[in-house]
Amino acid sequence: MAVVKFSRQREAIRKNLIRRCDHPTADMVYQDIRKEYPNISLGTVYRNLSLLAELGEIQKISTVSGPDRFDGMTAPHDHFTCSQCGCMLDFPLADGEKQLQKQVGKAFAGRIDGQVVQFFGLCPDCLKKQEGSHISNENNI
Amino acid sequence: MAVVKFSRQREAIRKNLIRRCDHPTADMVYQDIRKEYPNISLGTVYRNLSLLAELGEIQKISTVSGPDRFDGMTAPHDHFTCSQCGCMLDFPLADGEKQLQKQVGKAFAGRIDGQVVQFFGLCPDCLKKQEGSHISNENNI
DNA sequence: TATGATAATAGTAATTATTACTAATAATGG
DNA sequence: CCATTATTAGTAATAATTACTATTATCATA
Repeated sequence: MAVVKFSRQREAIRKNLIRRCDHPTADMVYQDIRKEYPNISLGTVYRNLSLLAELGEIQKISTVSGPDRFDGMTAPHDHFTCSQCGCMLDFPLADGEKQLQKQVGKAFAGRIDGQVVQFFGLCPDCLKKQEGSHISNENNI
Repeated sequence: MAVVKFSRQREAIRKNLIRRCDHPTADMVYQDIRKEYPNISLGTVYRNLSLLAELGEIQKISTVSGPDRFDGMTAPHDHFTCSQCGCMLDFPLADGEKQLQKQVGKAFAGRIDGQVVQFFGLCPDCLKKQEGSHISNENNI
């Protein structure tokens, strides 16, 4: 609606998000930006993350549990969340994923504008740790 | 972990969720159950919805905005959320959706336990209303 | 059918995540 | 430089959810 004026804070937030690939929460971005702008307000971070997401410059990701996360990569891709450590990883778009929306829409009287695909399980690190602990358990009994 | 003992409240919550198909929030379930159990606590509703979801008897659905929603149907299916009115609808599993997980997992060193596919757009009702308002606009200019 | 162990509850308080409000500041076009 | 308007910091408020605790309900066993 209203004109969007430049602000250093927003620019710092945008760059921070593009730089990192850990899909941070609003608070994580806040903690990081504070190093450069000690007086920045958490509200400012929230407001700009929302605005940037609306403008399509970043992506907002809602999770099954815990706060929303944000992603500086706007190219279509999926996300994987580790049930153990909670980390979030990028996944390339699966084959045939784009057709899902079109296919499902055929028998639907409404309009489909988009889709979200999320995976969950154990990340490589947590899987390794778990396998390790199993082995040592067998040895220790 | 601990033994799960029967409780009327939990049973009422479970039945309430199976009966309805509007994917209610915890508070919606609470308001409904209160008619039968006027003293039930919102905390009890939250606790039991979480427990039932852990037990696999219901499904917890996180949304891009707004509170979590719950679904009494446990058979695999997807969800559609209307960006206009916020209603949530069930979608049958799309063809080839089951393979997504397997396919994506091939190039992944971790373990994939599950996936969630969500669609969004305009529900049939809201689409109809919008189309209607466009037409009347053209006539009224 | 009593009893004892323990899970579940109601009621309330606390926490977490997010949004709203406001006076002061910064950006931008003329 | 000035006027207009968006943005900010700081703070308060709200919404969603979880934690705590004394009391009550469930249930296996005597």
